[in-house]
Amino acid sequence: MKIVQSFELLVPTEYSFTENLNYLSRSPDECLYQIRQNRIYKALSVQGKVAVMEIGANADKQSMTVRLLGEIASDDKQLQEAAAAYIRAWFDLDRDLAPFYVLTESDPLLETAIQSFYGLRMIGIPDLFEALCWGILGQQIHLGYAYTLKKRLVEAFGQSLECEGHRYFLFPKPEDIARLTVQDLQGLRMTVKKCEYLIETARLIAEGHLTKEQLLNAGSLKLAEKRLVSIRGIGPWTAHYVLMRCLRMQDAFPIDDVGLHNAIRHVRRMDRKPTKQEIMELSAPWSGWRAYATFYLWRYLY
DNA sequence: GTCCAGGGATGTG
DNA sequence: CACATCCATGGA
Repeated sequence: MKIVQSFELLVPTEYSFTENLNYLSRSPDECLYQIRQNRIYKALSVQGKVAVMEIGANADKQSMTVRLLGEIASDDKQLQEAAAAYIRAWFDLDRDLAPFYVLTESDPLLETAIQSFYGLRMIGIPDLFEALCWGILGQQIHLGYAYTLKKRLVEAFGQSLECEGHRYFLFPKPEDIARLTVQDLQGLRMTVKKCEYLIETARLIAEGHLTKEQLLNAGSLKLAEKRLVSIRGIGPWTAHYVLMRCLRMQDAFPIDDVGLHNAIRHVRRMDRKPTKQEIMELSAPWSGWRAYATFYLWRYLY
């Protein structure tokens, strides 16, 4: 296997490769990337071309080294640019976290988190279809089972490639899921409703009726949320989850999330879950950064 | 087997 | 808009 291309990617000041790696290591059942010897491996598809990205830290801590592996041309600038763009989006490299740290340095809920997890970026899900599916799959079940369902979906319907003795999977394309019937998905062992939601969402995206641009241009977080909630299978929780992790709306806030409730309970050493009113009061100072605040609090859960 | 959990849908006020 | 009820399944 030849290394086709290698390049450096600058990272922001508030950035810790290790913290991000720790987050990415949270599930042994993750199927869309692999971690070996402090390097991250993930397949990327660009207009029919497929390569594997290898991402590693540099000693200077100011950059990462990206290598592209696979059967591709050695001068493929398009692939290199796509890989750089994907990684920038995935690790949220273009965001200045300094204002978030200033805002929360004496916040009762966050002051410890921002020290413990300093340099953690909100790891994104740049692909809209993947983000929506992950949200739908993760509804009403434990994270562990959500990973199992995702793995079954990806291994059954996603493209894969072999590279240096490892198999890498790509998330299924909406067009491929749109063609399926509920029966085709029942082998994954999830509810009939979830099967319907995935297929309907795939259809919307495959037919061009739902795009990232549409949501980003909706005019406001509230309007983007309305658009998403109008889709069957997407309620407030899933809508905010997707706006947070895919559209990167900084004030998206899945206030009903049980993980968020447990994290708050843990940090405040409460003997019960906080009420919605309490959460609204506690989160008011995070205005403009609620998504990051949520992501940092979730970090307490694993 | 029993019961609860977690989020969405639906219906009612 | 808030609220109540039902759903279908996994997990204890």
